[in-house]
Amino acid sequence: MNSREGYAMSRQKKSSGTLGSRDAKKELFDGFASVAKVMSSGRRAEIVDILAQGERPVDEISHEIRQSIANTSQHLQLLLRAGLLKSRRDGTRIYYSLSGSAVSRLWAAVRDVAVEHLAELEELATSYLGDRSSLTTMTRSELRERMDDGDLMLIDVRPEAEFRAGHIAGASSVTIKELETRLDQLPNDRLIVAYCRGPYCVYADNAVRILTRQGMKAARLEDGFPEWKEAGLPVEASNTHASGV
Amino acid sequence: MNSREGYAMSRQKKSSGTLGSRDAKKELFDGFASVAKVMSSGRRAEIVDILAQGERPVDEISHEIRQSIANTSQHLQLLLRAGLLKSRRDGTRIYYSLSGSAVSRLWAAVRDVAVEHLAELEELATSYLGDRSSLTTMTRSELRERMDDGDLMLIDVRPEAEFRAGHIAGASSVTIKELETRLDQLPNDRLIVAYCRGPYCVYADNAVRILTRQGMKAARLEDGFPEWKEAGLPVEASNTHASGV
DNA sequence: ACAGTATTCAAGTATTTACTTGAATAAGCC
DNA sequence: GGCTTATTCAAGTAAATACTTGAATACTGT
Repeated sequence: MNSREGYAMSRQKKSSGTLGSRDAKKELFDGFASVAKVMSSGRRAEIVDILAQGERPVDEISHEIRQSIANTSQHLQLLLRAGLLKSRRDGTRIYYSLSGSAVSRLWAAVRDVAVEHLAELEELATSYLGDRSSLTTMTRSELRERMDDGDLMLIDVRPEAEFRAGHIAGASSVTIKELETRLDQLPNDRLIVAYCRGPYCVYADNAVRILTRQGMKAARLEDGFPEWKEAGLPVEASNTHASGV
Repeated sequence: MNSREGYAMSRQKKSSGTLGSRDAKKELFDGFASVAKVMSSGRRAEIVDILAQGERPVDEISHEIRQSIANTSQHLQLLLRAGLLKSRRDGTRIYYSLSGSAVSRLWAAVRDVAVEHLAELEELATSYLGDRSSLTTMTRSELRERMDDGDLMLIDVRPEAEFRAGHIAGASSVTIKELETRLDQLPNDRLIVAYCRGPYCVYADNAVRILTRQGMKAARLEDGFPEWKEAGLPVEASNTHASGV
């Protein structure tokens, strides 16, 4: 199932030219470009963003990106054949995951360029996330320091499956869906920091808005779980803290 | 000339949906993916690789990638409109350059994923670069140490225009075209380290082969100039050392 | 203003791509 | 073996893309 047969090679003529030849150079760069090519679809970008949180089965991925199972499967096959994903079967279900941390770094690099150099990215982000200018944010280094002090509460607002797959060490799972029903379990006297899948995930923004509206002290971590992990900061898995502990 | 009008926005319907809506999320991720999309062509990947060495005019870029001026210009416009390049006019000539270091990092991330996860990348690389297994290589940290000791000679085998635009501090320019005519100017008793545009540039491999065939001690720097610079290591510009100095 | 050089734009062509729909395949359960 | 569930494959459709060719535009020099 985890087929890794030559993606680019199967799509191009096999005459690869001689040492240093123009044709050989074209094919090498076409090979490099094939990685960017599979990332050139917004749907596949969503898939990589989701799998950066941990492995998921096809039906859950399909539901997250609001596409048919068949269409989702075709996107997954493209990512798999290009080498960005790996898969395993568990009974009738196929679970997909990223091939390695280089894929997370690629996805972060794509977003960085878009954020820094794509004029309309800010407008697109505001349309999806709302006006973020009034929301307090926190960097991962600030969070690291404050957590050592033990004077704040860190909440993971992603779906529980993603929390179980891996989360920031010391975080409690309070999914965005249940946040409003668990407000009485959250502290009023300490800062609450919410984090999500990445810098552009609406759950953390909404969590901060809800908490702030309730008069609580809240901030959004600028990074998601993958960025925190990539920075080598402490993570854990398969654990749900009772809130307030 | 440096037009930055909305690339993705001009290509999509303007209704951006409400806060957190599915449509708004699709458009945000389509925006991210548009960055990967312009990198999905092997020709544009070559252009970014060349411009990572410094700005170049259209006709030189066209010659490097062996495409017509018109086709090259269309690719440059796509990169420009997506925000990855900037341009300036000097008389009748237009010079293009990368918008910022985030673009170099994106290009490096694309190559990293290809190298680690694309099964046929090694074969494509071997077709273009030849069998590299017998060539000595050196990491940038090893080079940094050895250069402090002053016991080796570092040569830049890229075209001189790229050398002038920027090069590793202390390097001498010995382009691959003139290497064989300048062998008598190179030391026999010290290691010669050659570097190029990046990890997959054939000039450095060929330089090491030529030098080794002549009985000289030679190695290829694993990185190119952009990776060295990105690592914050010392660089200089607009300077040609006489070899042996 | 005209000619030359450099570059971009527009339209055509062949190829590729994203999604849909229906068929085919794989695994588990009885 | 038959049925159910999950997933992938194949073909069609509409849209997008890479390159070519020729026209248009921008700048310089006289």
